[in-house]
Amino acid sequence: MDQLMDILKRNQLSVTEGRRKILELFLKSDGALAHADVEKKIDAGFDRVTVYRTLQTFVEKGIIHNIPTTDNSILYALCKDNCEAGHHHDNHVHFICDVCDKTICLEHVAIPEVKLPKGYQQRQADLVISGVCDDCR
Amino acid sequence: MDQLMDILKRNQLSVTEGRRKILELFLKSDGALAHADVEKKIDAGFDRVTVYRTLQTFVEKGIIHNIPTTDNSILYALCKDNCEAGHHHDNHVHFICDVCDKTICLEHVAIPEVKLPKGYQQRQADLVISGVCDDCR
DNA sequence: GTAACTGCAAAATATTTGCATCCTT
DNA sequence: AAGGATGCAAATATTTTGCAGTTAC
Repeated sequence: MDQLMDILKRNQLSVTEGRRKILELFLKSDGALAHADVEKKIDAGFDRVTVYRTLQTFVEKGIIHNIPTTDNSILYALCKDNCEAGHHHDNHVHFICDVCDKTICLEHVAIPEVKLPKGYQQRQADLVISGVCDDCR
Repeated sequence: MDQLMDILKRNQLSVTEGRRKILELFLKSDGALAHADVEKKIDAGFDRVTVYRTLQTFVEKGIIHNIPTTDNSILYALCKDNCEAGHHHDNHVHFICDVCDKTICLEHVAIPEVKLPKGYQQRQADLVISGVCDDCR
């Protein structure tokens, strides 16, 4: 489990139990997690506030990023490559299954370029597709 | 202002002051509105709860739809054509300006098709691009 | 007149902040 | 030892629900 330490160290974060547990959760999980999921899936009794603060820290450092959702929930997912603090180059499509409600990062499906009207400058693009996933057909 | 009545009638909604005012706001507004915007921009003293319920009703009827956002806010925008209750065929790109923070529907920019992995069935796609808009350059 | 909409009050939920204490380096 | 992270308490903010009164048709 050196990957864990590695990520934290690389981002100049001190290694604490909360951070380890939460980061581990993301590494193990296949999809994206909402704040509530994190709270639920961590058995240890962490304070709600700690979860808020940890997730926020991770986002700031670029370890995780959040995924736009149509409902009002905020989903977080691990950033894979090329992410530095504040600069996400997170170019893949996110898929939300209507049936099992999981959010899956389709790492190998890139977001196509779109041609914006004159004067518009693109910084980031998020493509969220919903439907039925492979498992739920 | 018959357009207003028209929309409400077409969806079998009784025409009340709250609904008229809120719908008017959307018709006049260029971009998308958050719940908080609606509350603020309506001068009349409507109950917060009424705003919640009205927006919810409009979404159910397909009059407005919500736009995914990276932060935790929920944005609502008018559905243009082809929207019936529960079935949005809302195929255009949404642009969020980092400077003025407005959300603009790029009606003429379609969301490109993407090829999903085997077994995935697409129902809806939302593409949200952020950057700097034409006004803020 | 009836069904549906609204306002008010209150409950339930979610998020943020301050501060004292504890842990990591 | 020093700075940062955590837990707890409490302040805010957000969303939902029930019910009685009012309005649209």
